[in-house]
Amino acid sequence: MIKENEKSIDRREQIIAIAIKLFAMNGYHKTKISDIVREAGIAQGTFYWYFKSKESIVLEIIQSGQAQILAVVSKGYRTSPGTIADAVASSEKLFEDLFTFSKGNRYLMELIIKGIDSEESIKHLIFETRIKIEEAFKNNLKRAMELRILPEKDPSIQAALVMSLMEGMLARWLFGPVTYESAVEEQSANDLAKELVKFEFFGLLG
Amino acid sequence: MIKENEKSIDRREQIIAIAIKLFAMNGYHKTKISDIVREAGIAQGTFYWYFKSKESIVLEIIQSGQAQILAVVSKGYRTSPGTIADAVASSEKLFEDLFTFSKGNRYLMELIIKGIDSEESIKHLIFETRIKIEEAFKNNLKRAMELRILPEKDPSIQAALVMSLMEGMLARWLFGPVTYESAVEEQSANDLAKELVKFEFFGLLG
Amino acid sequence: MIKENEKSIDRREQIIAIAIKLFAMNGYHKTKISDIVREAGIAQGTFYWYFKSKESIVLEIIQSGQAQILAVVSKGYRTSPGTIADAVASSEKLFEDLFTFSKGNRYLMELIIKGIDSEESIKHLIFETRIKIEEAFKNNLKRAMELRILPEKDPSIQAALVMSLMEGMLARWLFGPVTYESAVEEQSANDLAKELVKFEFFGLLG
Amino acid sequence: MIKENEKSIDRREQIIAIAIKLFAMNGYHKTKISDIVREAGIAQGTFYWYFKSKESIVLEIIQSGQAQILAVVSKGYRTSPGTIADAVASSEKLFEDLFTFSKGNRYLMELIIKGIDSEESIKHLIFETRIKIEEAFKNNLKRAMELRILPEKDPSIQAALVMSLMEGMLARWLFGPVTYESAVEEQSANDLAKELVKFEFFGLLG
DNA sequence: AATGAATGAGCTTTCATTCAT
DNA sequence: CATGAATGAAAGCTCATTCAT
Repeated sequence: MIKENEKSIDRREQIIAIAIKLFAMNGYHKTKISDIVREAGIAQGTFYWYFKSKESIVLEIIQSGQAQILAVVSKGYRTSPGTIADAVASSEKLFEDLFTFSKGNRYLMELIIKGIDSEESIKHLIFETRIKIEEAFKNNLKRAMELRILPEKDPSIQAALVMSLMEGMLARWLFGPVTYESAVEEQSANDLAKELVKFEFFGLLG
Repeated sequence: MIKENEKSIDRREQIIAIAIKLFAMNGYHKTKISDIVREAGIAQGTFYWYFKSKESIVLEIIQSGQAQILAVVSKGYRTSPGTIADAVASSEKLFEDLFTFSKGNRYLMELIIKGIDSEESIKHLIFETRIKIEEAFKNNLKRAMELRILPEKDPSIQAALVMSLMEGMLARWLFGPVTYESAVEEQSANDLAKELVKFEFFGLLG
Repeated sequence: MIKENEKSIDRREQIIAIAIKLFAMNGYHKTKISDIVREAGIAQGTFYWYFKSKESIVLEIIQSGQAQILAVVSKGYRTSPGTIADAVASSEKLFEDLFTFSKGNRYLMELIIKGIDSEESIKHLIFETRIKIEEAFKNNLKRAMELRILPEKDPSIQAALVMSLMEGMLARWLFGPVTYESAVEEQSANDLAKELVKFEFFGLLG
Repeated sequence: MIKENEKSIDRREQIIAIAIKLFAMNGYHKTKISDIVREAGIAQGTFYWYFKSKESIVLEIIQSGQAQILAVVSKGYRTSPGTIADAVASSEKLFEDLFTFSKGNRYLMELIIKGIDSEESIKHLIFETRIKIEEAFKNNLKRAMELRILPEKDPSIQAALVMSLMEGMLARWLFGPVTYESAVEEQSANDLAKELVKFEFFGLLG
């Protein structure tokens, strides 16, 4: 009879899901505990049965988000040599996975990519998350250079450039408001990945 | 004898400068009017002689920032045909100007590039600013395509990609904390522009 | 088979013992029901099976403490004439008993002697307890005057003075923190009683 | 034109006076900021213009009370030899002063003598205050022993005994509720001092 | 008897804004 | 222009108590 426990976990997950959405939509300070509990249909005090504080629920959200994203990005690590076409295909796959994950976790990604004006501890964790993602990209790039798939360049800068592309396109694709007059939003995850990778490898001239 | 008036304008500018810095460093909600007036050495009430509200000073800051940035970016608009080398050089010049401006207006750029979690009106103005910058980029790209300097592609997406690169590199270069272990921060405006443009035109393989 | 019942009583006593300690150590408001149940290893709701409320458990604690203390103090009542030496010895015995009891019921005595900032009903009961102890002292003194062992004086004031001595010395002896730089804490119950009685009968000059 | 400043100080003093009374009457936790401001006729926020927190106003109250009381007690220090009658008279004077001060600062003394269930910092300051008063008594006693006015005994214990008498009698005299059936409350400061000193020097038999 | 999730009134504190001087 | 005291509407959080199981 783990039904009790399950219900308890459900309630917790429900609160988290609502919180992610509200924090992403309205920001940290504008999102009140009273907003969260109202939407969850519970009493104010109940929130504090499940979470120590407003700060701690965000910390938990980011923490678990970090793990999920890194799992996706780290899969891009190459183990065997290959051609440039392989590299392009592999990069395409990585971004498609990332964009697909992001589409299913829109608000979570918004918190991590756009950041959130909040407590120092939270901002720090978000920053750490971004650094780790960028490092995963860097490792992928370094590996491709070792395997002679890509020319030797400073992988830090290359990673920063690739990460910038990813963040920017993701933001426009997912978080751009409806009024945003651009072709980006209408693309599928795969279209977007292809476009990005073409630019990634061949630039404006490719 | 407009000295009185001048002093008054100075005081106003001083408050604005302090506000930009504090908002960029600490965020909108963490920056209190009391922080601003303390640093300005004036009384709490004095702030309200110069500005209608907390919201309005930020609005004014972003508004004027928007004009300055657009002035810089719009200078990149080509009027005559040229070679690819010309396009590269011209793009390099544009980014160098933008990065130089940003270095001199660090906190202002931080507000616009990283955004600020605040009132809807403010977020909207920042969004509008970014859209306008991106449109300036798009116009530049479109013009280059018309002049057959660049191959014909969807300029919206190309602009989004270029803008993403610019935003990302600027953020890393200027706002990246000291602990950020990357080669980006140590570059000059010109170095950074070169690096970005190489990637812009030739991608990872260039 | 009253084992069930016995266990129930044990549980009740256990909660009371823990509550006395926590209330004495941390005060009424700082002691939460959650603290008590955590230390008792029971659930929050269980507390309310044994006690009606937080107030009621304190009331019960003080009530039963009152009875125990009065039993000790009332034994000091003299029935037969005697010399001053007898009176001194008898007084010594009374204080020694009281101090010994207090040593075994440290936290309970702390609640009663130092009082506890709580509900009016509780404060009133504590006050009543102190009054009754003082009255027991007064009766002892009156009896000694009737028996011509002590000179005739206002027994109310004499009782107040004696009670003051007792309370003060007890507090220093038992509740004084380790940092309290005084010789009082190192004494035995008997030493302390002797010292107090010498002063009681002969004052600073005795 | 220091009227502005005066008014400001008045407001501060007014809040302090109200706070002392309410804290003494109802305790720390039962006294809400809303009670204080209601009685002062000011807004909730105004309290925080004058005081950093609830804790800090109590700290300030005790701190200043400590200084005032120590000033009174320290005047009891003898500088020249004398007879026992001198010592008695001098002690009488000291207690009369202390009782008179206490009568004029009833609530303040209640806070210090009866203590207050509050933050650790506050309880610590009250404890320190009591220690310092007792040490002042001890110094007075030691001096009297050096001057051969009093017989040599452990001054720590003597001071504890004298302090106990003082505290106890003060509490009964000032803080005893009207229902307290005792002769103590009806005395004047001088009567009470005399009674206490007679007991202090001669005990029950004097 | 026992559990522990749920409740909600109530508390301290913050801070943008106002206003008499 | 400038001051700084005053305002009051929130907000986050606590905790005694209840109740379905």
